[in-house]
Amino acid sequence: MTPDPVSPSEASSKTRLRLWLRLLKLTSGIEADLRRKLRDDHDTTLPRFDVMAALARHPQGLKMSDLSRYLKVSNGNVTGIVDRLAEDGLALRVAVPGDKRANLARLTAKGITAFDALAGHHENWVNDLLGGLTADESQTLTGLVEKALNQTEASDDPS
Amino acid sequence: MTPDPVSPSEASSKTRLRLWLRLLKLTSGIEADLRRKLRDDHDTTLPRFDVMAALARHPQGLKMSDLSRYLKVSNGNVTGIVDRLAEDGLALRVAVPGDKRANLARLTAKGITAFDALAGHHENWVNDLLGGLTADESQTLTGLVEKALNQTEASDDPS
DNA sequence: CGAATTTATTTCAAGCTTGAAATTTTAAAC
DNA sequence: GTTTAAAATTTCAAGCTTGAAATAAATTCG
Repeated sequence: MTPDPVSPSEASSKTRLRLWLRLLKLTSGIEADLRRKLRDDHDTTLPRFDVMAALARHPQGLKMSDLSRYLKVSNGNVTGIVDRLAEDGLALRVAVPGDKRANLARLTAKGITAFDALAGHHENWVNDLLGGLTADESQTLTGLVEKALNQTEASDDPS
Repeated sequence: MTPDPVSPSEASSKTRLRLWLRLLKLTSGIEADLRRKLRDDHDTTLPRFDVMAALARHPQGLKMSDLSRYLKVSNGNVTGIVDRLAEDGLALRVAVPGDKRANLARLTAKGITAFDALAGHHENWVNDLLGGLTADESQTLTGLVEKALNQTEASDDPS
């Protein structure tokens, strides 16, 4: 039944696979919930929220390429999202003095106001969705997730 | 629906938000890695893999609507993915005797062979990506994730 | 200087995803 | 039995996402 046993220690491999499936179920479920709330309650999307959050942290603006690197999405992707935020008056592009190629993306005043409201709701939603864990459990979980992250980052991003 | 929690700036709220961001970073990173490997090494995608995995578990076939419910994606979504798997000869639709509306989606022999190979690689990839954790840590982590899952399932699945 | 390379961004095609509308078939109600 | 409602799919428009190709500007260097 199982495919060729080219795998390492069978038992821990299954344990890790099971862990992966649970992690995926948890984060996918929470993400779906956040998307639904952003859509139904605030007529926006998670990618837009992510871009606004990045720009809110960088009031001086971010070059399109920096935004792309920061969010770990493609250049073409941020082009489209910033376009749509700009259509709604939430963001804009500012020319960079010394470099005619580059643009800074920045939130407008309207964008800042909109994001501040969203951010508060977002924190409450997450707090609710993870409310089944005590503070201790949250910290233990965070620690283990960070340990797992160190490993993947080491193998995955040797920059 | 639970009413709005009016205690946003608790410390535990920030702790949970931090946990959420770490969880998202971990799963997004692993998912991106899996997508890349599926694409570069096997010329396929994660949604296709997910559909094939579901069909592999149900050799008798799954109605399109059951597949949609099982994977928690929209009906229209599975229509497109099964269409493309069928174009490649990996899946097919079978008429349901008593009901002219319904179809069973099923893997072809070629689809079963292809999935068996993918599944082995998939398990090894996940094992590698989570390799920074000991078996004990994996189990602790799984347990905490399951506890968090119980909570979210309770609140967002009012079936 | 001028050619070649690198950097910043946009455009594009293809696939994924959703919710809503449209189709077709089945079941229920009167 | 005919109308009505429910169920199973597909179609569609809009947005997200990617990698690759195209543009354009800046930098390197022979």
